[in-house]
Formats: sequence, structure tokens, C-alpha cells
Amino acid sequence: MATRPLCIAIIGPTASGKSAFAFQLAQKLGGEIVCVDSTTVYKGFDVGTSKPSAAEQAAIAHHCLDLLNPEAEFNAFDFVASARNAIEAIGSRGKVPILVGGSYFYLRALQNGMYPTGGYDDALLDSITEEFTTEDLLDTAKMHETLAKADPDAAQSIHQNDEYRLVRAVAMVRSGKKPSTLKPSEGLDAKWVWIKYAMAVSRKRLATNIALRTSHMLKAGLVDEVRSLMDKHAGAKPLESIGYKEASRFLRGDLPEGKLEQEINENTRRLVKRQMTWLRSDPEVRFIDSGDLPRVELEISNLRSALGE
RNA sequence: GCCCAGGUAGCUCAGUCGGUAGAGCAGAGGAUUGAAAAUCCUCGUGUCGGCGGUUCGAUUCCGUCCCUGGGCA
Repeated sequence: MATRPLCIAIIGPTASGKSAFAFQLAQKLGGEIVCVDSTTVYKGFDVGTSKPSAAEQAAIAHHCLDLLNPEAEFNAFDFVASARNAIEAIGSRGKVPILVGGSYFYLRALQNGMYPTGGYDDALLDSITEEFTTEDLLDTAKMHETLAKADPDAAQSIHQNDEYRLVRAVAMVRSGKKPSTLKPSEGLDAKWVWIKYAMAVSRKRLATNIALRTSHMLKAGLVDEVRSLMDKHAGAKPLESIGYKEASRFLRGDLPEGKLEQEINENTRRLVKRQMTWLRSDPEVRFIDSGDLPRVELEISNLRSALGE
């Protein structure tokens, strides 16, 4: 009788082969996949996100994909809610949830809990931005001061130039909250046994994989996908994602065709660098490579019998 | 072959009126409190093309050679 069911995560940077690995593992274990990805949650963002194909989705159930129209708001809190539902539903079917993806902030929110920092509407973010802007320049130093008066601890943890976090922190303060005193909600860590694997691939190898991936995307019609998304959903936030952002600039005539592929590659490499920072800072992550499937299977099977599943 | 202009960080270039050099981009490390494929922080020693000469001292001035681009024959 299992007291705490098992939750497996296969994470890693973009183009590290985690999806293929997780797919095989799901077939071996009778698992279902939960995508931990900030962009594949949107409908119509397929080619540029390397979204699992229809055939793959038919073979193994995938969750947290195609949840939203491109204009819809989505954040870590929403992700936690839908991933939690999916994981619990998979568990109740007697199957193993396998989390797969590279949006580490979402994964951490799911595992460790998320802070209840909402409670303001987006109009407030806009009005604060406007309030601190003079002659098209956002006075982040002044925002930082304002935050420091209301919540010195929060101000200390946010850099003076980080307008993204400052705007939100000030919005919280204006809504009567003190960001530094908020406590995270209960994460899934309390209810499930987690085992996290990350694909270890050299930077050089990743660069090669990224170049291949970008080239495939362009051949598979990335530009057409973006053209159609721009027609129907101009200004949608996910159009700012890597691949979409550059193709949009190309279609508007702001980026020469010859530079398109190169820019996507560069921005993907930078993303991978930031993803690696998350992975390295997590002491629970076990690094594996694509040949380690048998080892991972064995470890999981041992763990399951130890847990009494 | 002759005449110009260049050869300085992985790339594009700045600069030193002679005291061994610095920007942008690329790259690396880090942060991450409801936008995260986002946002932000930190990091620059390189035979200043080679060899000689002048000088206390040359990447800088002079000579010569090599290389690249343009022009003239």
C-alpha cells in the first residue's frame, strides 16, 4: 500500500533529448506525460515549440498541452493548478506521472509551492509603469525606493534595474501586501515522492542540436505558422517566445532573411544557458544521458517496490 | 609590377601626440516570490601581422617582408 505515490520528472535544457527519453520511459512504465512548458500550453504554437506530434499524443497521453488561446493570460500559478489536476488524475488511474519540460520556474512552483502574490489586476501594473515613466524612461531607481520604504527586505532581493520584478512588487505593496512576508502554498512535494532526472549534454553538443532543431523548424514551416498566428492573434504574448519573436520581426521586415536562423540559434543558446543555471542549482537532480534508460528503469522499479507500490 | 588603404580580443572596430590597450557583439558564471522561451546582475592579457632600426622604453616613429581589400598598368 503506497503512502506517497511516485512522481517522475525528466527535465533538461532545450534540445537535450528529454522528450524522446521521457516518451520511451512512459512506454516502459505505463506512464502519462505532463508537459512543463510555458509555451506549449498555447494552441497553435506547434512547430516553433517542438510540440509532441499527434502520433505521439495518440500513443501516450499528454497533459498541459493546448490549454489556451494565444491571447489568454497564463502564469506559474495557473500552471500549478492544471498540472496538479493532471498528476492527481493520472495517479488515480494507477499510472505514473512523468513530468517533462524545461520551464524550471513552473516545475519549482509545482514541487515546492507558489507564493500567493496575486490579488491585483493587470491594469495596476500598467498604471504603475505609467506613474514611474517620464519621457519614455522608466525610473526604476525611484520604484526601488518606493518599494524599500514599504518592504525593505523585498527591495533588497530585487535589483534596482529589474523593472519586471519591481513593477510587480510595487503592485503588491499598493494592494496592501508585503511581498517578503508571503509564505508559499503547499507544494506537491508534501504528497508525492519526487525523482528528478536531467539530461546531461555538453554545451557543444547542445549547440549542434539547436542548429539542427532550428533548421528543421524552418523547413517544417515555422514562418508560415507565425504568419498565421500574427494574422489571427496579433500582439499575443507567446509570440514573444524564441522562434516566434524572430520570425515576427522577419515578417514585419525588421530582420533580414539571412539572419533569421542565426538569431533563433543565438537566443536558443542563451535560453539553454539559463536553464542550465536552474539545473545546477538543484541538488536533487540526477544527471543522465540518452543511453541511461535501462538504469533509470531499474532505479524506478526499485523505488516502487521500496514504496510498496 | 606600381600606387593607395588596412592588418589590435572569437567577430566588427576604437585608441595610444612613444610609457605594453578598450567598446559593441559573440561567449561564460549567477539570480529567479502568480508574465519565466520573460527579466536582471557579474566577467575583457590580447606575441596590438613577422623581423630589424631609432629610443631609457615601440603596438604607436622609421625600414623591410608577409597577408587582405581597392585602384593603375
